[in-house]
Amino acid sequence: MPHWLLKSEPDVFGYPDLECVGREPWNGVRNYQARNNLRAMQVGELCLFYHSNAKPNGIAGVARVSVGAHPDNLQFDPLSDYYDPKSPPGDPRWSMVEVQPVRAFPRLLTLDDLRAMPEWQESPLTRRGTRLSVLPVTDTEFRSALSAVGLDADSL
DNA sequence: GCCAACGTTGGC
DNA sequence: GCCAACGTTGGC
Repeated sequence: MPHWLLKSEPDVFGYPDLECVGREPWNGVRNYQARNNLRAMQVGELCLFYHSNAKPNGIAGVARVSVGAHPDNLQFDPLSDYYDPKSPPGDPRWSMVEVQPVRAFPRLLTLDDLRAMPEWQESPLTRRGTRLSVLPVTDTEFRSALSAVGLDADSL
């Protein structure tokens, strides 16, 4: 099963917020590569919830795709920061999914932690200058991240 | 189709 | 707050 990583700024919406609201539309993504990843996400797939622009940055929990890709509502809302007047209504340019909380990490698995893990050396996340906000995660990366904080990927 | 200018992301 | 990296825009 594919896994994913979702970036969010905890000052805006962190993993605790996801637990609080129970489910959250993942909208406002305005990058084609990230969008293509959203479109590939299937219901039930698991996502690492990553805190960016934080002190410190790192993975805070696991989320699950609860609704698959569908048109992002904000692209047609003129009052939204994410309004895209050039998106054709008959062929919406941007997509969103919905996610639900699965498990909070017992501790934040920081970017520094990840950089120190052999399993994460190839991930775009640990490379400088990667701004992609929705990215695929390999099974090895996923399992090693959970195992590093004492969680078992098979018992989620 | 190229590329300079600009805006944004995101680590530090 | 700074700035490197990178995506997008728009003139040509």
